[in-house]
Amino acid sequence: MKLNQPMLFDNATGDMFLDIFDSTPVRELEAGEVLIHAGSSADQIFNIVDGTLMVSRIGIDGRRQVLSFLFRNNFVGLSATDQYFFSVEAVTSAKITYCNRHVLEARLAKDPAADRAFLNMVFRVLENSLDLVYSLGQRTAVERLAVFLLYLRNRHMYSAGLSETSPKLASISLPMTRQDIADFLGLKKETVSRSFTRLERNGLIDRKHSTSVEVTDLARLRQLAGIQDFASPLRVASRSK
Amino acid sequence: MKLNQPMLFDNATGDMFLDIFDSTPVRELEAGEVLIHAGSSADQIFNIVDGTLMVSRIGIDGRRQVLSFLFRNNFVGLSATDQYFFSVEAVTSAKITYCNRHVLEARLAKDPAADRAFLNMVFRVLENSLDLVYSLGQRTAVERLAVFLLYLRNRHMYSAGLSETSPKLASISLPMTRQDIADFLGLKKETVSRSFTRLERNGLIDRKHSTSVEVTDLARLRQLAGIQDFASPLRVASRSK
DNA sequence: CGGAGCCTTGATGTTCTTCAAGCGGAGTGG
DNA sequence: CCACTCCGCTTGAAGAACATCAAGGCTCCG
Repeated sequence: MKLNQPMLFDNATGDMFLDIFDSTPVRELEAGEVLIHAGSSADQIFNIVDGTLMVSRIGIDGRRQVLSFLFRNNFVGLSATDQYFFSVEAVTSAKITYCNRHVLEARLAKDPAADRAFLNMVFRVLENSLDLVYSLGQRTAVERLAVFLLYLRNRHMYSAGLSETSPKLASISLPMTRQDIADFLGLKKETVSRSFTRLERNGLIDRKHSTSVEVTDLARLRQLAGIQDFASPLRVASRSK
Repeated sequence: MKLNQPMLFDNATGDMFLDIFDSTPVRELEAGEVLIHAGSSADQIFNIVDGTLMVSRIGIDGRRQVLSFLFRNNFVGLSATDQYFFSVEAVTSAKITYCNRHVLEARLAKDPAADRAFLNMVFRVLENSLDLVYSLGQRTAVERLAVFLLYLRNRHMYSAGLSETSPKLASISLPMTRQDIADFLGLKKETVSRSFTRLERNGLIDRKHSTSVEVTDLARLRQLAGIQDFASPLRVASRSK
């Protein structure tokens, strides 16, 4: 394992340990179907072939925090214990492959490169989590939504293998409901709705349906988010500040 | 690596890879001194011998999010890239040991048990981060403070090797400023102050100095936080809910 | 065509922030 | 040893941001 190499933002190697899913069975999920219940035993792991999933955590009093949205080729089943401490459900209908956890363990144990790629991925998840912490702790509602849109844009860029300037990136698909977005951003669905409206009124985005937005002013969206690019450490203030 | 063993909450093995710091030089930090600047190259790693440190991230516009507080025997220098994307500074005067990153790499490469312990730690950091996400996204100011106090209590319990019922745990030390707490909890320092006052007025805590609190009603503090114990998965709603 | 569910918008309420003033403890100098 | 000062903490009043409550609109689908 080589820690002082750029791993986090370097997706060149990809999550190569995912080849364990190369010839595993496929399962279909309907929209809304729950794949993992919090508290259930963590004996299976998954990989998304198609569709969008959502990781969340429900508090004792029923409050829900969405921790992450997952897309094509994302690994599902990260856990350090023998129980999952979060839930995973399908946002859209989805296709996933699955296998037993020990298959992954065996793969990682005998292949240092896969092991490194796995640690790489855990770090990436941690980084996303810290991004979310910053958003929830420091940003306003509109800023959070701006960051969220750029985050989806970036995810789409990678999963579709597009380049930064591709015209296809002008449109951002929103497969999840306003409530899901609200629970991700620590807001209420009405506030999310109003924030969309504000972004549109100010000319940063354009809405035709509620399930997608066109980015009409990427520069200002980035400025509002305080982010240059998700795939770059530039989103953090540099030391020379 | 054995993933389906309870690793996250099982501290029995400890962070055994930390033995790389067994005979490394010690450096002293004054309160307020910055150990790691965001953006600096990640070539050194550290272990805290004594004192409290603070990990934070500063946005372009100067907003600061404290990501974590670190105590005795906590590893410092987690990074997946060759640059740190966060800052670390001393809250109190502190003693740390340090060594070159490749020492850790060598240790992990040749010792699977150390490698597993390291991954274990990364998972624990991730878990803490997700806890913070839930707090920032879903909890009110007083609730966040309640969780924070229990978090400090738990940290103190482990670092001092105390048992849950030890009378020494009645007192919680607060080495950081109200501003630091505020930046951790996504609040303003005045709100933190008012939340302390509310907890005291309601009989959950007792303040003598501003640098520590006595817990006078642990049960209600836990109830308010919605948490039984930090060292237990019980803080998550179970599936049978 | 009609219903259900989600989304948007408006009016009002609550929580947290902002601005401002005073308090209190630790360290300093008379 | 006591006043003085500094800095962080607390408290109050006013304001902003977000939440809540409520109504109406849109879209999908039967």
